[in-house]
Amino acid sequence: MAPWVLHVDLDQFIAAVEVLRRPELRGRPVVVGGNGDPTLRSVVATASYEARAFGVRSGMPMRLAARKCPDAVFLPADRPAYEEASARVMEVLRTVPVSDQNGVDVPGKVEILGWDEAFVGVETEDPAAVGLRLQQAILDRTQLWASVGIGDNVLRAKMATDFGKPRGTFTLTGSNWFEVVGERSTSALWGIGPKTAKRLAELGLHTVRELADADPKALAAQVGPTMGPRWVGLARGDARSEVIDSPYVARARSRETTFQHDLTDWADVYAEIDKLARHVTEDVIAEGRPAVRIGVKVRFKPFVTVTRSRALAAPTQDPDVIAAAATQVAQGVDHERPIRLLGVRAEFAPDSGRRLDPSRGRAGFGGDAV
DNA sequence: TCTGGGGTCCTAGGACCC
DNA sequence: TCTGGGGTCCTAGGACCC
Repeated sequence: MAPWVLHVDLDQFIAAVEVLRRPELRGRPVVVGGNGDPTLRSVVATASYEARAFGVRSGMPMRLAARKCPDAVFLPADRPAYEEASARVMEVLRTVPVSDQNGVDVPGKVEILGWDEAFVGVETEDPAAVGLRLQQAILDRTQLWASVGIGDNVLRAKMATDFGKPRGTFTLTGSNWFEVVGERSTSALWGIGPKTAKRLAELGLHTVRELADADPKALAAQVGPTMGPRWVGLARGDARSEVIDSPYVARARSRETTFQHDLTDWADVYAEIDKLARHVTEDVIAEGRPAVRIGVKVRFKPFVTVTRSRALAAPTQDPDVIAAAATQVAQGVDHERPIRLLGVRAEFAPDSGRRLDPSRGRAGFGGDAV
């Protein structure tokens, strides 16, 4: 039996969950984000395919989405509903037998990447059949459609999914890698965003194939010893092929708020910092590990962001200590400019993680790719 | 049309130490 | 007298992802 990685990714997940509980929305442009009021400061979490046809995209300001598609149905983000739907999907992935071990079908290893996606590691001679089986099982048990990317490692599986969307599957391996992605921009690679793609283009590396053919040592000299070889490896499609199903261990927990109206009075700022710090402390306590460092994030008026942080004298879960630390850290930033966002972050000691609740997600809710 | 919230990892400079 | 070289920790910022 050969090892395969399947990347399962739900189609327009958040919009699909909303349509499931409001069938009258089916076929209509649906935009989910913020508290559902497109006149407020917020961004789009997900747009249904019908809304995307109008140019609405994840991450776009809701105000702009409302201009592009005034007839869309705007809904507030409902995290608990998405977490619940996500948990049901992950349960399907963890229980459906797919992997042939000595003639016996067992479930695959599951590595959760976010609400709407996971890797499934399987041993099989027919990964395409397994992909279809998982897709069907998810549909039967949750009424949600998924697309499945099939690869010989996590990178290829993840990138394959985009070619399968919506409601399809696609296989990407060492044999068709360059044929499929070789002429695409380096920004098509998982882990290379617009900034890095621009930087690479300035070095004459525009396509995946050009980056793959680059000398890792030469690139290391230009962009650093870690990133140079890593990017070349990405372009060659190199990645781990094991699926890691060990429980997720958070490095940090944070809370932040964007205000509808900028804060100028520092009495308000300190009150908000205190509130956020106590909220973060609840998350720290839920994590079962003490915080060792407290950070504060401040976004000033024209979207200029600064962060300040401080190691604690001793690890703690005490809300008063964490709130006091956050307040002290906040004292160190400019008190003159209007503030549109405040955040408080608690960091855990590295390697302090032990058995944790595996249901705790890795990502927040956010834009889905396609 | 101004741009959410929750994460991760890497880089780089200065402090500090030997 | 005005000088070294390496290692590690702390902190701030950048880039990316969902």
